[in-house]
Amino acid sequence: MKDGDELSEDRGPRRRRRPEEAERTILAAGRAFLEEHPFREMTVEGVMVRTGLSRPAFYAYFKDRYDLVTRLIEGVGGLLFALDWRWLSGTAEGDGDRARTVLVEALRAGSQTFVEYGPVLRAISDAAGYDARVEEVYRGGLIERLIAAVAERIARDVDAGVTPGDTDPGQTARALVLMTERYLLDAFGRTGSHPSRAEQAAIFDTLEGIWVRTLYGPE
Amino acid sequence: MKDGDELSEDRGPRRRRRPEEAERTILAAGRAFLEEHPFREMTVEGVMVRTGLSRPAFYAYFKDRYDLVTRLIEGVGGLLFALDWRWLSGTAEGDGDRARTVLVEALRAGSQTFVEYGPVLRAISDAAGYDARVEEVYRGGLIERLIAAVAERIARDVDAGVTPGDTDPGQTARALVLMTERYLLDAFGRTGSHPSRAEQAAIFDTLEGIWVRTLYGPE
DNA sequence: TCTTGTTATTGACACTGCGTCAATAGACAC
DNA sequence: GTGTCTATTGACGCAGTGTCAATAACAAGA
Repeated sequence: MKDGDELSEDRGPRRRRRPEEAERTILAAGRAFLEEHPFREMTVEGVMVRTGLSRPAFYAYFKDRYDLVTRLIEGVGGLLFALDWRWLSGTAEGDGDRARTVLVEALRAGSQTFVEYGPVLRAISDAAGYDARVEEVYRGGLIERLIAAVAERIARDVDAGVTPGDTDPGQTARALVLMTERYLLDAFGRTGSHPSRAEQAAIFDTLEGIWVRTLYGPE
Repeated sequence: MKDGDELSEDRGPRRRRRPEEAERTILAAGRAFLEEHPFREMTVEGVMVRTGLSRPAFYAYFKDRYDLVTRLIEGVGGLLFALDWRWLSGTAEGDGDRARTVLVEALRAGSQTFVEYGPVLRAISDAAGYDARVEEVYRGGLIERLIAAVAERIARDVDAGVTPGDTDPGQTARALVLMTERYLLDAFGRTGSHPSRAEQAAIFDTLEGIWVRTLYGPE
């Protein structure tokens, strides 16, 4: 670990902030930290040197580093599932082409969130392996709810006849959602590099290809 | 954490073993531990109480707990990629039906490994989030090599005309392999429960459906 | 300007788990 | 027996955590 790496601000005399400001400062420091380092390197000290506050101050605002990461997600949470709600809630009614188009838009919107918040999303995914509470919130909460919603939609598409009848909606939704999460995390969750525009396009196209061919067949 | 949980054997006087036996004992204890607890709860002490040896003895055989998990995988490693090598190395030559059949067999064989070694595989996957060395061995080694092999095969299928021409072999291989890993880990990596036979069948069918529809179209 | 109360902030502490090493004591060879 | 080799361990220092009583910044009132 470098030295001048941390902009420790050489904090002068004690400064007193409004709780709300302190909390925002810590959240920002946490986010900044995760843009540069993977979650496994995150320590309370490592975050707090960026704030000009002492380590114990952290515990006045957050229970522990998992709590910090969880709250970071809240700022992204809604967006994550800003994958176009139209596809999830809509009905195909025999119109496969329309379903296809809307699905593609939904996937693009969802993917965009990963492009912007990749490292933070990666961090919560990693943190889920560290802490049972984070796992519950992330996997048990966000992911499971998304799977359930997608499963509903697939079930309707099967009933409408636009998706093959031998499709198991629940399992297929699970596989597709987990694929999407893992694949986008792999592509955009690295702390260092970002994929080029061309690579991004290839990634989106691949994802869309798999969803569409699985649910609506070729063409 | 319970009390009588650990069968601590109340180890009597010091006992001296052959190094090889001690190592096997520790590996077995590690495996047993992971059948009952997730990786995040694994401590060196927690493993060693099951062996009748002291905690420091661990370090005579393993560098740290990540080293233990890595070596546990070696015992599974080959099997993991016992997904039928015929599909990976073969060529379709316009015979889509044959490719389909062999792929399905390959997936079943690979999935079977997850059924048997689920918790251990889950552990190394989690450990990859904890430790850069494990990440390198698992993601950078096993997974990337598998992706590369699958990509080769897909490229050949595209050339042979059995897979749609707009398929990006590298990205598609990545998405499919990551999906398979994540989905099977989700299904068989839990420490507590195992899916029923019927659920297993649904999981396999779903996986196969996605691979086949993506690469070879419907029917 | 000088109190005074509130409370954000922190130094210091105890704790867990890690990784190391010199010292201890089985087991085998002779 | 006796000696040698080395598997084993008690004890240590370290990193990072989470807590708490003591401190001091700021706001408000006289």
